[in-house]
Amino acid sequence: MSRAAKIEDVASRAGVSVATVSRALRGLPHVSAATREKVLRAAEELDYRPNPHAARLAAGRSGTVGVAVPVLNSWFYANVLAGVEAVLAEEALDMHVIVVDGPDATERFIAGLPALSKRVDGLVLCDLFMPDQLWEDLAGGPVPVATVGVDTGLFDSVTIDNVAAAEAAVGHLLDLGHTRIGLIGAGPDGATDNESAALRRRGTIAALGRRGLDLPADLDVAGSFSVAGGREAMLELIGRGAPTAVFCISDEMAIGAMWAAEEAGLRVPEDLAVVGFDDQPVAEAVGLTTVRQPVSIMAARAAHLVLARLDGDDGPVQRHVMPTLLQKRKSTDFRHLTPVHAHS
Amino acid sequence: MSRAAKIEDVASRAGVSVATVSRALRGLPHVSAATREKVLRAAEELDYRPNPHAARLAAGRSGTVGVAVPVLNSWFYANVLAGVEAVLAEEALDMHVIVVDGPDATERFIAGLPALSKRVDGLVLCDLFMPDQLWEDLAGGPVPVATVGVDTGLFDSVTIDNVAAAEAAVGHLLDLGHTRIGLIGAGPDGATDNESAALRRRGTIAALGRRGLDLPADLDVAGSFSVAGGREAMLELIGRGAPTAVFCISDEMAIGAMWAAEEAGLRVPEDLAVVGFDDQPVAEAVGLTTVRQPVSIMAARAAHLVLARLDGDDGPVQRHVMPTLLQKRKSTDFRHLTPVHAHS
DNA sequence: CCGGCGAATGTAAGCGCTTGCCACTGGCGG
DNA sequence: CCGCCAGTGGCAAGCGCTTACATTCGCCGG
Repeated sequence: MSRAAKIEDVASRAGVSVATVSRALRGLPHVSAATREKVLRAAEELDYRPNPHAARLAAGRSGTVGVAVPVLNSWFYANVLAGVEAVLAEEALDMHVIVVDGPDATERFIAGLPALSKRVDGLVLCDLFMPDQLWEDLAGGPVPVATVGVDTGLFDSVTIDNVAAAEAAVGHLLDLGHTRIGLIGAGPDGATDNESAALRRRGTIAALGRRGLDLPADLDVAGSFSVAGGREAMLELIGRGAPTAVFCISDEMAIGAMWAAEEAGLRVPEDLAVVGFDDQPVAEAVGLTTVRQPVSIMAARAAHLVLARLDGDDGPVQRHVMPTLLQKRKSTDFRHLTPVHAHS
Repeated sequence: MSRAAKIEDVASRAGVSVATVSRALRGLPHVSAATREKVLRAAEELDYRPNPHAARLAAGRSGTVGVAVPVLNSWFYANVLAGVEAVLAEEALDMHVIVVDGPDATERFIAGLPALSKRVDGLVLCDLFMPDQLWEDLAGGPVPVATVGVDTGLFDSVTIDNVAAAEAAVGHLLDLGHTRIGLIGAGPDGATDNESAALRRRGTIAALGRRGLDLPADLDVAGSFSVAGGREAMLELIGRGAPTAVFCISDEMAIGAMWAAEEAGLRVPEDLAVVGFDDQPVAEAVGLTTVRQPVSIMAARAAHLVLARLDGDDGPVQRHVMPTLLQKRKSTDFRHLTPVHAHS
C-alpha cells in the first residue's frame, strides 16, 4: 500500500465519523455492536495502525511507564526489568528504561524529571538515591510512583525486611559457632549509596550485638556489587587477618569472596563460611548459602501498584514487605568450633 | 508554576516566533547567535520542556530505537541492553525494549511490526528467529535494522564466528586427550531455535571430524539456556554414560553441568572437563574455561550501525564479525589420558 | 399522537510541535 | 544611489488522534 492508513480512511471506509472509529477501536461505550463490527472490519481491511504519538499527544497520556535502575547488567536489576516488563506487556503498555548509574546520571535524571512526566504515566524506581527534597517534589508531581528496594514512606513501595534478613544470615553464622564474622557490604565507601546495603549492615550489627559481639572496623569492608568487588573485599579481609565467616550483601560478591578464599588457600566452608544475598540460580549451583528474595515478583508487584494508581486508586500509600528465606547450603555447612568452645 | 510552558510561551517571552524557538532550541541553522541566546534564556526562565509526543508527531520521527531480545534476565541479554543503552543515552535517544520469548511472542512481534515502525526509528534485533519472508519484509521497510548474534545478510550485523569459536573450544578438549566429548546445546529440541546454538554445534562437529571423530547422538543433548538446563542436560549425559569432557554453549549451562557433575561425584576437571561460552564474570570466579565474546561491545556496535543509517549512511550492508578468545581455566586444567594413549 | 429522554453518532476544536515557503533586512558591487 | 543576495525570521499548514459538545434518532409514557 502506498501510505499508511489513518483513522480518517477507516472512517470513510466504514461510513462513519472518525470519532466513532476512535471509540469503536478502543472499546469505549456508546457504539452499537453493528457499528463496531463495521469499523473493525474496515480497519482490518486497511491494515490500519493508530499512530501512537498522535494518540498520546491528543490524549495527554503516554501509555508508558518508566523504570529506573542503577545498572542493567546485573542479575538483580535484569530481573527487576523482567518483572516489570511482564506486567506491562500484559496491559499493552510500553516500558521506558532509565539507567541511573552514579552521581552524574542521578543529576541528569533529576534534571530530566519534569520532562519525564510527559513521557511516562507512571514510574517504578529501583534503589534510587536522591535528596529527600526531590522525593517530596516527586510525590507532589502528577505521575504515580512505586519504589522497589527503598521505602520512603511517600510512595507505594515493595521491599524486603533487609535488617531481619541480614540478622537471619548472620544469626546462622553465629549459630554455627562463628564469632569472627566479616561483612562485605557497599556504601558511601563502596560504589554507591545504597539503602539496602545500609540496612543489611544494620542487621548484621544487630545480630552480632544480640550475642554481645560487635562488628570491628577491620572486618567491615565495602566493595562494588560485583564478583570483582567481592573478591577484592575478601582479599582485603584476608590481608587483615581473615574472619572465619563472611556475610556478603549480594551473591555476586559472595562468589567473588569464595574465589578470593580459594586463591588464598582457604577452604569453604571449613576455613571460611560464606553467605550471600539474592539467591540467583548460580548460587544454588555453587552451593552458596544465601538469602532468597523474590526479585521479579517484587518488581511485578511494584508495576501493579502504579497501574492501580493509574486506574484511579487513591487509597493510602501501600508499603509491601515481601518475605525472604535463608537458603542454607554447602558454603556454611560446617560447624565452627571457636577456641573458647574447644577448651570448655 | 500553573501549567507547563509550551513553545508558544517561550516564543512570546523571547519576542520571536515559535518557528524561531524551535530552530534555536534544536540548534538548527538560520538563527543568529543573539536570537538563540535570547530564546535559550527565555526557555530557561520558563523551565520549558518540549513535549516529545508533539515533536514526534510533527516531525514523523520517534527518537527511539527498539531492541528485541528473547529474555531480559540473562547475563547475555542484559549486557546487550546495557551496550545499546549506553550509546543511545549518549545521543539522547530512547530505548524501546521488546521481549520476544517463544513462538507466541514472536507471533505478536511480527503482528506488531507495522505498528512498530511508527514508534521506533531503528531496530536492533538480537537472536530473533523468524521466517525468511519476514526478514525480507523488514528489509524492504523504512526502519533501519541491525542484528546481533545472527547474520541474515540483509542487514548490518555484528556477530562472532560461532563455528570457529566452538572449534577452538572443542579443539582444546581434544588437545587435552579427550575423545569422548559431549555437547550441551540448545535447538529445536531445546528451548528455542537459536542460530548461534546451531553454529556452535556445527563447530563442535567440525573439530571432532578433523580428528576423525564424530558426535554420537548420545553425547549430543540440548537444554534451556540456564543453570537448570545445563544441569539437567548433564544429568542426562551422565545417565547415558558420562563423557570425559563437555562443551556447553553458555556459561550458565556450564555451571549447571559442573553442578550436576559434583552431584554425581565427578571431579572437575579430573573426571570431567567443562568448557562454557560467554565468559561472564562468574566464569572466572569458578575457574570455568570458556569462550569470551565482547557482548556489550557487540551490542554497542550494532547500535552505532543503526544510528549511522539514521544519519543517512546508505552504504552496503556491513557484517561485522567480532573476535572471540578461549579462556583456559581450571575446569579443563587436566591432561586426559585415553585408554588408547595409556597403552601405547 | 406528542414531548422528552437517553443512546448512538457527528462536528470540530484542539493536543504542541515541525517545517516549507515567503518576507524582510542590511551590506555590497555596479 | 539602486538592485541583488545571503542570511534571518515569521506564517501557517499540517502531523493523526481524542474528546467535549452538539445533533440525531428511536422509543416510551402520558
